[in-house]
Amino acid sequence: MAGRFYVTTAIDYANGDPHIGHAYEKIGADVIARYRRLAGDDVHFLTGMDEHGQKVAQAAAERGIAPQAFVDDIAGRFQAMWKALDISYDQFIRTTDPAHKAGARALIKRIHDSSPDDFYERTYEGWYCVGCELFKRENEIADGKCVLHPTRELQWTEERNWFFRLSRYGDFLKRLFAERPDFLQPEARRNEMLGLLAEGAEDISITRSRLAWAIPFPIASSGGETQGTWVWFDALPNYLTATGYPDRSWRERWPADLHVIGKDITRLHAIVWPAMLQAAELPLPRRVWAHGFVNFAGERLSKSAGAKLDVAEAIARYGADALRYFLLREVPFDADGNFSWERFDERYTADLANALGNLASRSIAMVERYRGAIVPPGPRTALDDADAVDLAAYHAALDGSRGYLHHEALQAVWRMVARGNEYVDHQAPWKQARDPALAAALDETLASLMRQLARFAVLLQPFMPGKAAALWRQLGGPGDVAAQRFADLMALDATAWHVAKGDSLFPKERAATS
RNA sequence: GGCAGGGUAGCUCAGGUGGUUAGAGCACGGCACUCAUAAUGCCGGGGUCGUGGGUUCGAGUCCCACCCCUGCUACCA
Repeated sequence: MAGRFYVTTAIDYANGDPHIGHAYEKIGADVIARYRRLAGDDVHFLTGMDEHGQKVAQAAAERGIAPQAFVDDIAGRFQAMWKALDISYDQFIRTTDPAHKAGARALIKRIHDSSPDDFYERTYEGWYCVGCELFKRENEIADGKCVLHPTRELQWTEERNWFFRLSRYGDFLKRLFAERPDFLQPEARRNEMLGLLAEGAEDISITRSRLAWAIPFPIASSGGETQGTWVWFDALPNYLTATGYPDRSWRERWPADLHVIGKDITRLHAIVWPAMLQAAELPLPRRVWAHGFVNFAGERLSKSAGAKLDVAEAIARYGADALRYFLLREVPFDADGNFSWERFDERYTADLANALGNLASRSIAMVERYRGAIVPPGPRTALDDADAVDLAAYHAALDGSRGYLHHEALQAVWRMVARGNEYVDHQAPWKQARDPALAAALDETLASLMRQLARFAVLLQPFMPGKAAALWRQLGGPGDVAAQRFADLMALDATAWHVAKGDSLFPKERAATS
């Protein structure tokens, strides 16, 4: 079980501020990273920024600043957001890092050396919009004009670019998908890619002649021009260059165990990226997980559509942990889901404050009141036995065997929480406390409850690291909850812990700030 | 257009190979309890299972048609 675990997120495109969709992915990946750490793995968690390309250059120009200054600012905003959300990344890569630029160029050269036939020059022609600085497709043209710039004339333009012979890798990719069914999950995304491959892979152009804000393509054109590298051919290698590539240390980390991405970029990660690595004769990542999207008010939160949902506002409502919980509970990690403030309030009140928060509150209060704040000893009970079943479901949802189903893991934990509340009512420790003859029974009840709460702290640590630590502290657990290991979970014993009921874990009053 | 997935209580969803009164959570109503953040527990109301046909002793579950939604359909990222 224990071993190295290298997990990555998509690197975010630096043409705007972080929104809830970016946050959702980082939180989901963070849960996986934290889960693996609790499983005992040596985790390396990579995230970062994709900073080249036309749109970045344009956005910078609109603000009248240099592209580098622009992306520096954006990268700072993203990092601040990840800090606010408690994202435990180990490394933050930026495609404008000199090391990345060198690494990406080295990879391209390696592809050229290993598979010289995979790069070739070809002339591309089409209608070019100077306003967009892009070739336009038919559906982007109305009345002979670009729909975005109807005052400008489209120009019939020819451009000679480098192409990557993706077509050569169709059979390789089909074999990859056949031999490694779990290479790409969930199933729906895999089926889409299989359908795509069945239609046949076409070569892709990987350089742009007008692209100045880019990594210079390391192979000069026949005309002597050095073109800019297509952003994806620059961005995808970040997972590899982050390991130090081409320095030989890269072998210590590569291949990645898991790429967590959004479903919209599945093709790039499940087809283009493996083909690039194969062309370079490098190992492929072990798995790609394509999560769904968070919809808001019935609308998709795309990067272009102006999202009205402010992440900072969502964090301020109940704190970062509550937002982390809500997103992962409400939006299945293998499909789309919705965000609504009403639902957020309902979930916070019902799940966090009433069910979990109150269970901790009432249980700890009784240990204080009846046993002087010292957890009494007690044998394993039916509560422990029943929880073991849900614990198995929790792991089955997160260990990768079925993919990464965060929502199912949380459902399993909340089945335990409900059981805890039922147990309290059934045992009625306040009655046991009134009868001295039931002292042993009361000990058993309280000990059982404290063990369960201790387990919750560990199981929820990946999802709500701050609240898990707070709960652990109230229970008087030793050391840091993040230092606990799943393997020891059912043997966890809270006897003699000194509890201290502090502030409510999940107060009903909305925090003014986080 | 093609391919794929889906339309089940107010909301979010479960419902292998067809079989007694269609389930869960949240929301809503009643009761109980008092340890607790007026929290919790128990009970309950609520659905012609997208539409119309068909197969069958019997279909949410199989077949056909239709309507609607979502994704993919390759070089913005």
